[in-house]
Amino acid sequence: MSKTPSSDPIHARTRESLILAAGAVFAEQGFRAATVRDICKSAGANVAAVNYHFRDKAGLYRAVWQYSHHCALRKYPLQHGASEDAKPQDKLRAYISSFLLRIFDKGEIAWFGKLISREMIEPTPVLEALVKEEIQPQLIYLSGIVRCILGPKATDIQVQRSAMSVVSQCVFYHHCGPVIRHLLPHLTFSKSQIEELADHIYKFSLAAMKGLGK
Amino acid sequence: MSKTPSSDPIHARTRESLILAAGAVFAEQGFRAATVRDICKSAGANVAAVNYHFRDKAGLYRAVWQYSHHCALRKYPLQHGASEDAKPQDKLRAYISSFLLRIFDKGEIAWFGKLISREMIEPTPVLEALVKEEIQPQLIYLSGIVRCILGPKATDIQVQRSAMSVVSQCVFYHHCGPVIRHLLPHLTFSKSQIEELADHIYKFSLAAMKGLGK
Amino acid sequence: MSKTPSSDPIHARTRESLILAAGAVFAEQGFRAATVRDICKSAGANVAAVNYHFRDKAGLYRAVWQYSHHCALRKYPLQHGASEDAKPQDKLRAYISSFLLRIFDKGEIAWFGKLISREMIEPTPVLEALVKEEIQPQLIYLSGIVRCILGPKATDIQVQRSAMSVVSQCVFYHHCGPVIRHLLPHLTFSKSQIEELADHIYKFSLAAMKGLGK
Amino acid sequence: MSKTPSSDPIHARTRESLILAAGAVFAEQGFRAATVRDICKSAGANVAAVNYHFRDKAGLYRAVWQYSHHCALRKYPLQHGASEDAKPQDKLRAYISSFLLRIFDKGEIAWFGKLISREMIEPTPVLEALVKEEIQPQLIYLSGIVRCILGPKATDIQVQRSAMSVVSQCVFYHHCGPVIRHLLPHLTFSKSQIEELADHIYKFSLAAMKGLGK
DNA sequence: AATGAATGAGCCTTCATTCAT
DNA sequence: GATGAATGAAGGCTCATTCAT
Repeated sequence: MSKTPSSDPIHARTRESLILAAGAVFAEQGFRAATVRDICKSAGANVAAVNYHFRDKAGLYRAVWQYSHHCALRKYPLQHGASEDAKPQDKLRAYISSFLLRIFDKGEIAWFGKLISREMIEPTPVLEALVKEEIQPQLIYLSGIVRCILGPKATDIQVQRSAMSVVSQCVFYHHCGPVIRHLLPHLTFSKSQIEELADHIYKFSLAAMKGLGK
Repeated sequence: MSKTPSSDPIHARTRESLILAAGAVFAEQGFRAATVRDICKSAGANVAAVNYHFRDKAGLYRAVWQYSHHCALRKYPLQHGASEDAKPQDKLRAYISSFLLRIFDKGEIAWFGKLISREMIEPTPVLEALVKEEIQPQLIYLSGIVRCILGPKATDIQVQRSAMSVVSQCVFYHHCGPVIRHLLPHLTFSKSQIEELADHIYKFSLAAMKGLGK
Repeated sequence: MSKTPSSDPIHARTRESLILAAGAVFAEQGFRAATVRDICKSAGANVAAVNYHFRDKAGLYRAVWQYSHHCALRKYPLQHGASEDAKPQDKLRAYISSFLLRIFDKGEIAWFGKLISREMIEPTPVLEALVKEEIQPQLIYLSGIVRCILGPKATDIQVQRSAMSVVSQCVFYHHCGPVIRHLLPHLTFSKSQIEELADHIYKFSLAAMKGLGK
Repeated sequence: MSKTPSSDPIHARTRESLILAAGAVFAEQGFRAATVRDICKSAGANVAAVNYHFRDKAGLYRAVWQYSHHCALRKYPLQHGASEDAKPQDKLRAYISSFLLRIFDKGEIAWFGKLISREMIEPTPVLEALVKEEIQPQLIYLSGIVRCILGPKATDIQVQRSAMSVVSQCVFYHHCGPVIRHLLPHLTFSKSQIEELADHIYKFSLAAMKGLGK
């Protein structure tokens, strides 16, 4: 339909490689420190390509975010592999494990974790959408599990805070990476180490909630 | 006795106001994004004053760190107001409370929390010193408490991970501030709210450790 | 065939005018004292143009060197117009004459002489390349001539020192320009004066070498 | 006579150490590249000392020049150790030797050589005086010797040019230092090497002049 | 659709000099 | 007489963006 049918895929290719390159650079250096030139060079594209395809640097960042979010959702769906009718304990275990695996995933999905970390410090408009579409539902899902474990006598606020306690332990090792690397240099976050960590968080949180429920 | 001291403060005034202005700017914008010009303007000083007093933008940053660290330590000493021979539970309670209060302190000490948060994302050479001089000792102190609670049968790694679980809960609300503000807009981190939070973390962690100890 | 070449010069125009302007400024003020802003202004270019085309002030300097070197070589080739099988005396005469003409050339090639003079006082990394690619070969060429004149009994070191004696006389008037202008104000280094000078250096050196050879 | 008799020598001490420090720095880095701060630091004086004692940086330079000139004159008087009634050849030999020794002298007098070299490239008002008071008389003295050697038939201009040829050979190795160091790395300008050099220049020039005289 | 040259604002730093003490 | 703090002008360089092609 277009005059140069070969140009569309080419167009898409530049666009995509720009996103891929930018994902790596933004995750590594942050929005501000990343330079358009670096990204374009690493993508094999022209200096003006970013402005051409995404209007400006911020536009590229948004595109990276969407792409990254999309990838992460596809690889780690909400249910975390636990069946609907599994026991709450098992669901909790699966939730924690899945959370850690996702957050410490290597490759393109790792960007997502790093980008989120950065959003915590310097929020951009992108964060609000993330909270509504991703974090909020996750928290509701987790709260359901926590309520089952805490029992019917627990107040809503107890449920909420306990859920936060669980999440906080999961987030911690990723978010405080630089300090952790100094304090516990042996932690490499290999798959087995992540599993051990998940086990600790699970047992710690389960014991806590059982104790609170009494 | 009266003439000499009058000249000293005058000399120090530029230096000090530079630190104060820089603390605010660095905390708000980060090391990179902050500009020397902004800081100087806000301090009412000449552009070259930073170079004169601190050699570098980085030197000014270091000075802000030291100052901020000094303030925080003075207001919230390591023992957190618990007596040496208090019960481990009470020490834990004091530790958590003090941690939260410090991290959510308003004013100049708030910089400290923000600066640390930024160091997690864009570490500077300052971080290493912070870990050694501040975080490491704190962790050892906390680990002592945790060991008492977990009992003699607990392994070192269990102690370590449990201590991390405690710290992670304290850090979480501050570190994930932007998300928390979206999820729980009612949380304003007033003194009473912080106390309630501390109470939850204390009870949750204590129950967890008692459960693990069995 | 007509459209393409028109765009190339346009692209090269800024680059070239930058080199031309820089040549004049560097020759007059030296690398350090010359300012990028001055050069750009004189070239009618933007301040950032230097960075874009040459990466650096130093890069621009290198480019000026190359250009200047290129011009000088083209106008005054190594053989200095003497045929391969000319008599050594005639080769020596041609060498001296050509040396002086080049060093006292007006216009863009004059930069070359001035830049070299400056390199003697404040050497930059450029000097090393110059020695290897230009001065060394010239000296070898001259040494060949000198050896023929001194005869087979002369030692290598005698050849070397005599070659230096020849070169030193050529260099002197240019290198000590400011003093010469004070001492001998009548010397304007017109073409005929240069030729007279060349004649003296030739005769002086030839007589010296013939005397040494005995 | 002054209230604080002890202040005068102290005053002089600062002034003098400033000159000594500046001599080294100016010789090493040149007038422009040398910084007042560096000089003051190396002299153990206050930053404002230069402006206080010498009005400005240029004033300090003038003072260094005078001092340096004074030292050089005292150590190497015009006659160069040759007796009035020595043979012209011997006078020439002494002149060359003395010239080289002075120019390659280590220590404070080395400044003088370096400063002169720099004046050749970037003349300051100081040069004119030097030419009149120092160089001109030296040249006249040398010309007298040269005339004796060349004989009565030589024209004034021949004498002048031959004198220049002698001087140029002496000056060359010092002035083109950086190139020489690349080309003849074995030349360290030790006393014996300087003597050998002097010998060559003497023999080369003498042979030349004897040849010209015929 | 895509490019490479060009731009202008702005950043950190340096430096000789001045000023209050 | 002498100092240390402070200044303002300027310099090299970077960067996101625009523009002509």
